[in-house]
Amino acid sequence: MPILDPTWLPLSVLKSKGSNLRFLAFKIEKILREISLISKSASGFIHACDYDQEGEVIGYNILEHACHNKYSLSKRAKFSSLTDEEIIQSFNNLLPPSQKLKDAGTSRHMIDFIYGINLSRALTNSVNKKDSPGADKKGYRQLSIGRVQGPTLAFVVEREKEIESHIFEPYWNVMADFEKNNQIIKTYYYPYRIDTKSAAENIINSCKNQLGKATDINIQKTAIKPPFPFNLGDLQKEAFRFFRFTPSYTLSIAEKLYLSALISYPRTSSQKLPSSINYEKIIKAVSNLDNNLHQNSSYGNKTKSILSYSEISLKLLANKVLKPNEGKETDPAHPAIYPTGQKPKRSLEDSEIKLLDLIIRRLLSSFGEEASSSQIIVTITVKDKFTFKAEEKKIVVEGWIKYYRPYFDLSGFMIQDSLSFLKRNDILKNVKIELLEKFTQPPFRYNQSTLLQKMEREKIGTKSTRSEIISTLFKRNYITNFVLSTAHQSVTDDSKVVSKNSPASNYQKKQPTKDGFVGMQKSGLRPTEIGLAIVNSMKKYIPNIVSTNLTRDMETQLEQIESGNTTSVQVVEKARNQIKEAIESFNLNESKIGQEISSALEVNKTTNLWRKPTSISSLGPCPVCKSGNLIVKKAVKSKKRFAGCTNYTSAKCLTTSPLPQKGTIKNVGKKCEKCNWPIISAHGINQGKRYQWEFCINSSCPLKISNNGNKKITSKQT
DNA sequence: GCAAGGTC
Repeated sequence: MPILDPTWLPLSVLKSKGSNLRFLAFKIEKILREISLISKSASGFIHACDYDQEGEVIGYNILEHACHNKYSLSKRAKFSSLTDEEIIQSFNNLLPPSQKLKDAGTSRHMIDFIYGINLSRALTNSVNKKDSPGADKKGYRQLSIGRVQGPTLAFVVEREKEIESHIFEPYWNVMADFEKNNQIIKTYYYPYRIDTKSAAENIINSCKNQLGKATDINIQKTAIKPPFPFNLGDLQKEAFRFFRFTPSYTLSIAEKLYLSALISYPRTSSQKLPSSINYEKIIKAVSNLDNNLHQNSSYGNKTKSILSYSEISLKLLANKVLKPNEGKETDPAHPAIYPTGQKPKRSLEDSEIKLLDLIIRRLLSSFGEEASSSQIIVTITVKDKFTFKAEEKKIVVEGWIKYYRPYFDLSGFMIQDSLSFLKRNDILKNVKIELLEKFTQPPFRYNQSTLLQKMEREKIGTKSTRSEIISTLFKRNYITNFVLSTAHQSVTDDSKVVSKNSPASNYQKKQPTKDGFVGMQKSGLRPTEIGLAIVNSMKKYIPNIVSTNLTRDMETQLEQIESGNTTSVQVVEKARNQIKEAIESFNLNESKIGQEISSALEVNKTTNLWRKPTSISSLGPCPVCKSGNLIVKKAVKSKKRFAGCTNYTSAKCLTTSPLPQKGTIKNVGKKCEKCNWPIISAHGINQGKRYQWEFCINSSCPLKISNNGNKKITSKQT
């Protein structure tokens, strides 16, 4: 039975023998007793927790439960950074307690609890029936789902499905080298994408060894504004980009730096720095850190092009105005992350030095001067008809970029220019021209950094919990980190650092290459069989839990509580009814859900985690037993892949079928007209040639026997 | 023990 009305229990219940929270209960009691004692002699109560929904609830709980129902009598201090100026100001202007903020906060707690706990229990129960293949040795397998976990997992699954259903369409590029004064200009035919090979060949035949004229030289200058001061998400993104630190690892290091008083509070969404933190003081203080940080460190100012903190701060302090370039993200409780400038009182670990260095240079850069780039695009026309373009971009004013080194991303910028010597109407000779065959590419898989950014964009979770939610998905084995080049050492856990060489870092090439589609797309986060099965089942029976609508709807409702347009009682009641319905629908379909997820758990047991990405989904329903699904499996002995039924263990369905050993296999959702077995598509590259074909996987399909088709599949499975 | 939120 779902628990729709969780209530507070008296501590005595938790303290009773046999309670697994006994130890904790005694600890809590001690803290409560102490606060209670102090509160008795207090002349008044000032609530000075973070000025946001959650902060309001924390203070409320203390005032109500430890200070004998003093919330309504308390006063509220409102400040958004811990500077003397702001704190004094807030204590001089105390507000009444923010009842509506508290109501919104407690509703959030209640809703997340009744949704999360009830559905996680239902899910767990559905696979823990007798003889379930999903259960562990003790006969138990813990599953979970929640308002944030669900949609986040669904992002990974949706992306995987997009990749699987992608059709590689060929197109062609023509690349040409032109020469003038012994200088080679590398160009591409414009427009870049040519749809047919014959059109591309026509261009080549018409332009080979011909003269071209520089018909246009376009130079554009673009300002590059200084970066914003860091909020947590931006710090996690940048630390992933440069150090390959995962978001949760970055947060854990930032926390250590904060507890050592080296940086300000890191769990912030703000990209703003109030002047009350005293810019000048911080910039000056930071300049004293040079020796402290970079001595004895494997990291630091190794080359001359990287300026020391004191060199940067001298330049900044010489400027007339000292103002950071702020972003628009705000936070009700904290400013952006900045270094305090204090000297470390202990020796720092390498990872801490790296992150602190990044934070310091980011802060200094945000005060820097605007930089600018110049882009030159040269158009070369052959026979007044065929146009080729060459382009180059370079930094012309370095500005803040020199403060941010080595973290500025220079890819896409040239160091030397090779085009600016050209003038309009110059004549150039074509010396080389070639055809490139390309294919349209599916979207990239998420990595931990881009998944976190997706959560930010969709506004699910909070800055403090997003990285943890991703770690939870790893912990539950719902997602894995797929590494292509070292498939045998595939990283399936939530490691701290993603190797720079490994494609799991989702190294993205700008343009697809001829062989690119084989190697490029396979790295990054993939759902496991279980992850996929959970999203599929939830979508079928309780779609709300994996869609962002639930969160979106809840946010709106909570905002309305804050603004007084609805009440906490109404909102929680509505959620309660929704979960009641969801649980009812769940219970009606429990055996189906249990079976779907159990077969996925079975697949995870019998196949390697690094098997081909596309085998994650079913190839179609089993035509023999009807209740199972045909999936790609690997033969234990021969390691060859074949199609097998998910009911192999549970219902002894022995249906198998050989599959091509190379290339990518895709479920195209069709059934063979003759035998009703699934029709799948296989594609890949064979002897440099791309192929894609569809076929019925039944090796004894009457259609094949009659026309002797599908000779390609001859390998027998053991 | 399961959620999501906060904290050291």
